Amino acid sequence: MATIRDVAKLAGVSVATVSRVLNKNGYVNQDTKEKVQQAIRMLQYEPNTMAKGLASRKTETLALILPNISNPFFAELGRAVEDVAQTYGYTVVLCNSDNDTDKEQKYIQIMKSRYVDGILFASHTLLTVDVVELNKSAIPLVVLDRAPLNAPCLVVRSKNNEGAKLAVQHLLDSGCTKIGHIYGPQETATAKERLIGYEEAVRAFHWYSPTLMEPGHFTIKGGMAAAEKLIQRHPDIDGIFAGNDLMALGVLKKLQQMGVSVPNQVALVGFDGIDLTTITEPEITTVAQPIYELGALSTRLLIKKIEGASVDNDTYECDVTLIPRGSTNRTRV
Amino acid sequence: MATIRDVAKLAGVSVATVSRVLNKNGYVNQDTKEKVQQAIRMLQYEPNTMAKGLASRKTETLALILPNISNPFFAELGRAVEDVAQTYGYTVVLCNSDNDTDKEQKYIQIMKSRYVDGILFASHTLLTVDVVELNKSAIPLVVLDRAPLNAPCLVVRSKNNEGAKLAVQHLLDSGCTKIGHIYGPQETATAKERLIGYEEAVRAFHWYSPTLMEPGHFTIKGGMAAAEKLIQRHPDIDGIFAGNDLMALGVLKKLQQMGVSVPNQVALVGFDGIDLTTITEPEITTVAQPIYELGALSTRLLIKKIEGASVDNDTYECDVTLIPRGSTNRTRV
DNA sequence: GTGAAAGCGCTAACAG
DNA sequence: CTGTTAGCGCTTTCAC
Repeated sequence: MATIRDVAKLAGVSVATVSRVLNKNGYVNQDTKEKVQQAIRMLQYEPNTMAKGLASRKTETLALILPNISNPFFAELGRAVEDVAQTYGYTVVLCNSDNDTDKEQKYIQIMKSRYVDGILFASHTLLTVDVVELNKSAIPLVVLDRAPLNAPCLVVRSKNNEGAKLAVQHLLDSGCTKIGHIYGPQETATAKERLIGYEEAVRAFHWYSPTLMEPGHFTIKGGMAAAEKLIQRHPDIDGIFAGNDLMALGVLKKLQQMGVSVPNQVALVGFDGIDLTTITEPEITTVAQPIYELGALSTRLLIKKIEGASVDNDTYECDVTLIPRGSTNRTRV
Repeated sequence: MATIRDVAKLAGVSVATVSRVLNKNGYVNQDTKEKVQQAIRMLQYEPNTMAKGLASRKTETLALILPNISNPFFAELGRAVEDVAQTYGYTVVLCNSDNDTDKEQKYIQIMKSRYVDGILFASHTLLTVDVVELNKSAIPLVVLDRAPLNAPCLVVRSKNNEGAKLAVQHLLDSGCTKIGHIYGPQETATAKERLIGYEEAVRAFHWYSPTLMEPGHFTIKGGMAAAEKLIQRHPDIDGIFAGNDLMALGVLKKLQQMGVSVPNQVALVGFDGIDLTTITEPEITTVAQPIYELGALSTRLLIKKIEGASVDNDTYECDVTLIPRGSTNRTRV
């Protein structure tokens, strides 16, 4: 592969000049510029990213740290991140943390030693210490889907509390008279906010009881188990709000296995808006986050930060929308 | 951040020695070694990957080119790749090609200029030209899920033809007397082989007809549309073999919408073994590929190749297994 | 406007 | 066994 020196020689200029036209900085005469570009084309010259990175301390690389790319929510997010990164000339490195603090720490370490230009953090267990540390090493960071921490950092998230209320309201509007909630791991801000939203929306009702809430671990299996418990404990439940779509999928399956008809006996709402909610029969009503947009926005903000635009460490809250579908479409009595 | 020189100074040795203990090559006295490691710890030294890459032309980075990480099959695969890569100290860069030749070419170009150590190709449209090109630039390559090309390269894939036959046989065993097939894009070797397997398995039957085959584009929507057409054309069909699970999901949904009972009126088998086949009611019988293993094996082979072990450009064929589930569990008459 | 030259941090001969 | 040193390919002052 040709080097910058080859180009310089062929164009009859110095490497500095070539570097200038490459990076479009500094003045360079129009004619020389064209000569250089000519040479670049002839040699099919491609700048060596390593060398460039070493000299400039920039790598045009983003790290995406998420729990598990197998989770469709994160897959969609990852897709968005890569799409946007790509258009800005960045490459993205994938890290599966399994929400394990140790793994996260290790990845952060590795990414630092690789001089990634920025980190997009969509894992749940990010430590405040790490944020502080990262801030100190001045490596741009965007945190996705986390509540504000004590440490200053840019956060992109959805209106979880509001979404939970939308879900409950929709169930009430569909004629439900006793609504249970299946919640995710309370270490995650997301799950917690949805739980709180639910509680705030229902606690005024006479039927409200803390036993209407059941943990489901944000997984399909967890949703199934929780649904079973909930129905056994409260056979008269006629509405379930699942804290995410994966659990909603599990709930639907379990109810069908138990011979409980959805939506007529029990109506169901999920949260997230992943595509899978449309593959079941009935399709599942869900509070949709703009998943792709979430990823795209975060990436754009991260790149802005990297490229020096002063971006405040704000929290960006994305709107959620309720998508009514079969799982709440009850034939009114 | 500390550099190798700082470490050398603190340990009272030369950078070469430090480099030696770092890379565990060349002889180095036990005592000096410990002194160096001591210094490394004290300084919290982390080697700079850029510098290392520039000097050694190795980046400990793998490129994973696949159609779309949002597809659960590829998400699972990606997860496996990253897991294995991680344990060997490699980092993986994600590329979504959308099966678009242009995008692939672009990615290959970018990955070359980034000096990735190897490329794992799981996209369908890889050109033979590219393989030749890549071979010429001596960058290790493993191709996943593609038929042998004319160009020599290492291929990892599943026994698609055999799997298709398993599927048909299972439908026959379940009492089906007329079996249709919904196939994927015929540019992809995978889809083609499954189609051929189906044909070979059924063409001897008196009921066989080419109109029993319908394209479904490997997507849920495609599966739905195909199922509808197939049932309209052959109302007496009592078994469907879908070329992948995504289409099977679509088929199931459409049949349920049409009021066709699965498995009793129509039995259904998919192909791939993605988790989603267990979230429906009934669960979908599928010919499972060892998806995770496929990814893991490819990655191991790629790394072997990178690290100089002579790996032949063989084709590795993974076994598939039929997982019988509700969608074929008919109450015999 | 353009060039010379000093690194960026590390590896890998080559001496010793 | 260990040190010296010349690069890897590019960026970036600092002169001219």
